[in-house]
Amino acid sequence: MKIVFMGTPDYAVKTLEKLVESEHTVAAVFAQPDKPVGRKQVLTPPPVKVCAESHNIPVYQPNSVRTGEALEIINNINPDVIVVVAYGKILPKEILTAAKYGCVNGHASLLPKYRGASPIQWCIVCGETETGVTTQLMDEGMDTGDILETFKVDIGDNETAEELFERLSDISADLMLSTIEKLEKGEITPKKQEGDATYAPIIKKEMALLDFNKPAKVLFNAARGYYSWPCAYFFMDGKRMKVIKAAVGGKTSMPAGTIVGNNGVLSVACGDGFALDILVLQAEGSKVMEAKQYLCGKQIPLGTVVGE
RNA sequence: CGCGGAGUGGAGCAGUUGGUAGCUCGUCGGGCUCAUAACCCGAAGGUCGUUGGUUCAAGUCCUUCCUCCGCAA
Repeated sequence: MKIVFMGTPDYAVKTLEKLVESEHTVAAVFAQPDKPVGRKQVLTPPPVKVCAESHNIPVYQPNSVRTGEALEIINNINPDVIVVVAYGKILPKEILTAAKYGCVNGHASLLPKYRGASPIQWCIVCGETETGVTTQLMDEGMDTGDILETFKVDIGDNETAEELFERLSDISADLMLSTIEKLEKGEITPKKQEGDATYAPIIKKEMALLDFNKPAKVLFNAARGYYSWPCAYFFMDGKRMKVIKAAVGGKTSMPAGTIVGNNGVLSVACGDGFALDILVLQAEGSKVMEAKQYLCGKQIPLGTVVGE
């Protein structure tokens, strides 16, 4: 199979590498344009580009895929299939139909649940106990294409989005290889998506602001789901405090937002009468540290109210 | 030069208008206790990131450089 690959972040690199190592040919790679990154705002190439270049595969980074230029490039290559993993752009119909087998997308959820940009974070934030990856034959909608293959996985009780990313990117790579090979052999019949669709919109930093009026379990899931970006956080003394690792603690009768524990862990009362035990945190301008260390340097009296 | 915070005994921090360094935890020794991660007493441990300077005297002021981090992306 001659493949055109479209993807941008780390998550997609595993799939690209798998395809490159396979008997198939990755003829070209599309990735988002380089973006300024870090404190110095250094223009940095996306991981997929770096990977592609290391394999001497031509890389294209159009600002838009709707100008016809992208289509022309693809038509010149005349691929058998276009593989899309976390590319970050909506593809026009002309591209969706430009390859013999169409565009196959690897999506990190069990469609039709969690369609959209951030399925991994959302399924943890929402407290799901299982998720998976899906390969779909893309159509013009947002993750509404017919399903080719799925692979289900359990989510660990304490698993973070970062860890799940890592796991699913491997699984997704294997599934994608399997899917395109079965497609080629005609062993797959695309199936319409069944069940109620839910959406996983792109994560904004403000979403990760903790509201202690919510149940401790919800905040615990937020801490896992928003790690390692943007990280669940709240404000204390006007300073942003990131919650790196937390757990659901014991019962309390104090009002939500009250510090109810400062011995070894920082416990905050939540809306459902349970506390959120903050185990690892990062104060503004400071390093990540265990709550115990933080509490050595900064004594926080019980009864303090946080999260204004 | 995008904005800002920080580099002080093993860890996390404090240190006021410059005058030989404190706190919490940990470590070590001892004590109390049926016992303990609890409590009490005591001890060890710091060229205060680096360079140069001002001063009778600098962690504390000015200067060079290095490193770390938050925001922003």
